[in-house]
Amino acid sequence: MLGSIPTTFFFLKPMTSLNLIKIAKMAGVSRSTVSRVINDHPNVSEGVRERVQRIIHDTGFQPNLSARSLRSRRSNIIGLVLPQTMDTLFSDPYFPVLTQGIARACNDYKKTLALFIEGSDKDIGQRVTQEGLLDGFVVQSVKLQESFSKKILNSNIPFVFIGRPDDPRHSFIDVDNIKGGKLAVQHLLNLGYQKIAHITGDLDTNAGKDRLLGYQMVMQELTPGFDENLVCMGDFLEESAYKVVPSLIQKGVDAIFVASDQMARGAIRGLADLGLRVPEDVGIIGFDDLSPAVSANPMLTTIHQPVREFGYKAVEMLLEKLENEDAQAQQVIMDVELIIRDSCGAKQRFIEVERH
Amino acid sequence: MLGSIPTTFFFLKPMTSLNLIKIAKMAGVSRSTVSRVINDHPNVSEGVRERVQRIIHDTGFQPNLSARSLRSRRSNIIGLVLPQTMDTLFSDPYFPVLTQGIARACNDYKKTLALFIEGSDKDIGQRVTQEGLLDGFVVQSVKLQESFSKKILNSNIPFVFIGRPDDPRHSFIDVDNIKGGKLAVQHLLNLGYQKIAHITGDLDTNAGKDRLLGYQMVMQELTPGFDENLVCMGDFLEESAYKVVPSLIQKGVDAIFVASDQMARGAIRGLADLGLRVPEDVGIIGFDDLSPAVSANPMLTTIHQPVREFGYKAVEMLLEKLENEDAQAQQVIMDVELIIRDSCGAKQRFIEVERH
DNA sequence: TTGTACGCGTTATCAT
DNA sequence: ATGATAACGCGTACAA
Repeated sequence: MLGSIPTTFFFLKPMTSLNLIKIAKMAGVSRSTVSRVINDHPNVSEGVRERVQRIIHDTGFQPNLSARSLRSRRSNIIGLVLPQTMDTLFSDPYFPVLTQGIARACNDYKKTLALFIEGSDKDIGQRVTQEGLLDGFVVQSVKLQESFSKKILNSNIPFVFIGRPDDPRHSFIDVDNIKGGKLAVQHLLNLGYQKIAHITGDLDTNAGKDRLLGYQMVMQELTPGFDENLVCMGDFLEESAYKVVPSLIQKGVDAIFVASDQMARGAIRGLADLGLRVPEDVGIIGFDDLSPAVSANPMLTTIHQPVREFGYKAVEMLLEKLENEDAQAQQVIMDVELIIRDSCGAKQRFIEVERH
Repeated sequence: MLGSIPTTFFFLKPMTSLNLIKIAKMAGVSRSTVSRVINDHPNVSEGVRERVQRIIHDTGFQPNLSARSLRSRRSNIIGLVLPQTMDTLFSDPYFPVLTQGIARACNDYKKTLALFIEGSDKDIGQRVTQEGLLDGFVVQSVKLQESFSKKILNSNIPFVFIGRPDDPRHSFIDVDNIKGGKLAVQHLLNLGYQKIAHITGDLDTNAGKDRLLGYQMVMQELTPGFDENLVCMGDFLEESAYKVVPSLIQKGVDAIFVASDQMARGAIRGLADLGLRVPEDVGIIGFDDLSPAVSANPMLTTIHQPVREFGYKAVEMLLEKLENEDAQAQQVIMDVELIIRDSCGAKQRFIEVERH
């Protein structure tokens, strides 16, 4: 019975997969000529070029990428490695925006973006350095696993860090976190706050360390008898800030520089639980300026970092490296900016500031 | 002068890229045998297998993926297509979580995930259907571009929709949005609210339509003289809800079912601007239950949809399709759940409900 | 300007 | 169980 299946069956799966040879035959030229047309080589006569292009267009032919990358040793795929634990990864709006910038650059430069998220399996280093898969990759440089670092350093596939890595000889792009910390504290001091606390980011990251450093530098310089107890540990996530608020209030702080907008929201929630309002009772400045975290109630004053832009730039750095593999490692530091909204109380305190 | 470049130059680029032949020579066997070992073919004697595996391990050899997929016609890369405009994409926590579920499945099944975000360039359909790049892809089915739909339907590369597409003959996975809408409204009615409004999602999407439908069904059945004017248009994003709050308050509503948590936050902010508190003055229920949107102040009562899980499941459906290309299209609807927190006022109104 | 021929590294078929 | 050999589709040096 099965044997009675009509032969029209074969028409269902066309399996017509086109290739250079078929196009060449249709155009009455050789395979090489078609290849040259596709790759925009100069030495093709105008008539032939047009004829071939017409056929390619009409048939919808697209060259096989596997074959192409096997031969040319270029896959035109670049990787994005996010080596953080999956649970915290996407509750932080930083990563989506970063990914967006990177994806946009890949679109613009006609690259395919492969996404690697370190999960339960530890062989992400294997996958990323696997031959013939990626031309290079961009890697978020927080909490890199030892085995992963070793793997990528031993391979000769180019990569660019996002965020300053521990070994600063590698190419990386980052924002000026120290300046960001300074800007925040200076603004609070300008507004007349007396006792300014800091809830840190994850101090295993350079971003967390540097934001703290900026805070400390300004506090030590401008506030006599600066008390290190005004610093509380956080981890960039909301809950960590929520928890430490009561202890800070007990110390009598009137403003807090919080190392991420997520945590700023946690802090505001913690203050609300204590019946305290922002900015009337306590002034708050966050860090990141990423939607939707800033549109809390009240709107957050924060330090803007151009995440989307440096995701884009990271790809460009990588592509440069691919063009010229012997180029020097490149380090780029992007600027940050104070964005004044409601949570710092600038509007209420403006007149007071004017007096100085 | 150039001719005087020392020949040691050649040593700089080791170009030692291993391949089957080199491994074969080291092991004293043929290329085929090495290939068999790598692919776990049964017909290899134990001694040879161990010897070859040892060399592979010691050298760190990994087969070239381009060559492999050229020959086997399997790239082991699957695509994720997010065909929304880039600006709104990542301000919605839905997409990061979805991506996370998909990435996890790709890890588990040893697939590489390629991310395609529809940007300014319109040739995403070209890229996705390009031969030899993807084995298949998963596509978020909101607002598909005409040209894109045509492209993927004409190609014979398998795909699975996330969210019910307009043509329900395709494989897709979705949640029961109608039930979600019903659950929300029923809960508000149970709590004794009298005038329940709805701020819709983007009504160009089936999710937006279905949540509205669930609302309408319950309201028409259980509230006599249901007023269609209680429905306001939104687009899933915060700002759209923020704007319509005043008009709803004028109509005297005492509760709002909002079609996304993002919008729920916008609504709460809008109410705060009018001096109204949630849930004391107005009860709110959202939809999504995605961190961090739910940890607003107050914590959101909302409809939970298992976004991470259905991202994962979508990949599994795609992989099944790859195994068995002639299989029937598959449609999967996942369940939703009411999560009671603070914004609906259940705690305050509990006793009142008990009386009934 | 165009065509011929070889090789990229792998898997699969066919011998042995 | 193992090895020789033929594809897979493409790019390019070289020849014409």
